[in-house]
Amino acid sequence: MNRFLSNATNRIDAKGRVSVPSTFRAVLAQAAVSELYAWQDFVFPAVSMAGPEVLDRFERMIGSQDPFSAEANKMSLLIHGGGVFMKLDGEGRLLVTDFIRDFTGITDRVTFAGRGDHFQLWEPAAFEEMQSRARKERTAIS
Amino acid sequence: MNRFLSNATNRIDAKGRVSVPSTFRAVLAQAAVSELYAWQDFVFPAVSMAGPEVLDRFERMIGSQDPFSAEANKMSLLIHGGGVFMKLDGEGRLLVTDFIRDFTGITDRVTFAGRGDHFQLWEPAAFEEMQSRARKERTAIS
DNA sequence: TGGGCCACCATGGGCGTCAATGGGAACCAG
DNA sequence: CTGGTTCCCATTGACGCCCATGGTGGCCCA
Repeated sequence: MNRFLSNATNRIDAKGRVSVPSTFRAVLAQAAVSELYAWQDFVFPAVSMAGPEVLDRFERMIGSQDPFSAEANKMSLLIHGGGVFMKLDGEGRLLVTDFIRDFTGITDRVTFAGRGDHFQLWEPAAFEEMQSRARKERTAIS
Repeated sequence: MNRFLSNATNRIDAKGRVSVPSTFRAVLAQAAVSELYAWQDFVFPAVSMAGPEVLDRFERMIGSQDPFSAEANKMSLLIHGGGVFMKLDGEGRLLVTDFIRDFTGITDRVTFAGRGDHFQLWEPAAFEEMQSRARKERTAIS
C-alpha cells in the first residue's frame, strides 16, 4: 500500500513517546522518508505529517494563488512559520511535543488518521466527534 | 458470477474472525482482489467492503474539489480516516474489529449482504429489520 | 428415485512472529 | 552536575499463518 489509510489510537508512554502505526511506517519506508515534516491542519485541530516533499507542493500551491490574498498569506504562515521537522526513533516512535499537544489537545493518547498522502495526529475524542459530524452532514446531503 | 448477490449469516469465532461467504470470495478472486477496502456506509449502520478501486473512485470525487477546502478536507476525513484496508486469512476469514463492531452493533454473528459491486456487514437483526421495512415501503407504493 | 460417497465450506484452535509498550542506561547540552 | 533525549533491550499481547474437524449439500451410481 502506498498511501496513508485508516486510523489507529496509540498510547503515549511516560517519556512522551508514541508509536506510529506500522502501516504508516511502511508507507514512509517505501517512500524512503527518514525525516517527517509536520504542520497544523488548516481546518481541524490536528497536526499533519508527511515527507518533506509536501513542502514543494504547498509552495507551488501558494505560488499559484494571489500572493496578496488572505488565504495565501495564512497558508504560508502555517506552512513556513508553523512547520516542524520531526524524526522517529529506532522503534518508530515520535516524541509528542508541546507543538502537538497545544494545538490538538492531546494528553495521553493519540489517534493517527490516514489522509492519503499524509497522516494526522488527533486527540481521540475530537477525532470521533469530527468524523461522526462529517458523516451526518454527508447523510443530510445525500 | 461477477457481482455480490444474496445474503448469508455466519458466526464469529472466539478469536473474533468470521468466514466471508464463499460466493463472495469467488467474486473477489475473479477480480484478483487480495486486499479489501472497507468503509462505513453513509446511510445504514453497515460496513461496506470492496476492492481498492472504489477508493480510487472516492478519491477522484475529492480530487475534483479545491484540495484545500473544508469540504474536501471533511470528505477525506471520512474516506481516508474512516476507511480501513483489511485482508482475509488463508481460509477466507476476516477479523471483526472494533471499527466494525462499534458502527454496526455486531457482537457474535454477521450478516453478509451482497450489494452488486460491493458487499456489506450487518448485525443480523438490523438487517432483517431494514429489509422488511424496505419491503413494506415498496408494497405500499405499488 | 433412493442411498451413499465425496468435496467443499464453515468453524475451531495451535503456534510463531511482530508490533506496541515499558524501562534502563548511555549521551549530550546547558 | 542535571534534565532531557536518544539508543537499546525486554515483555506481552495481538495477529497472521497453518492444520484439523465436522457438517452439509451435491453428485453419482445402483
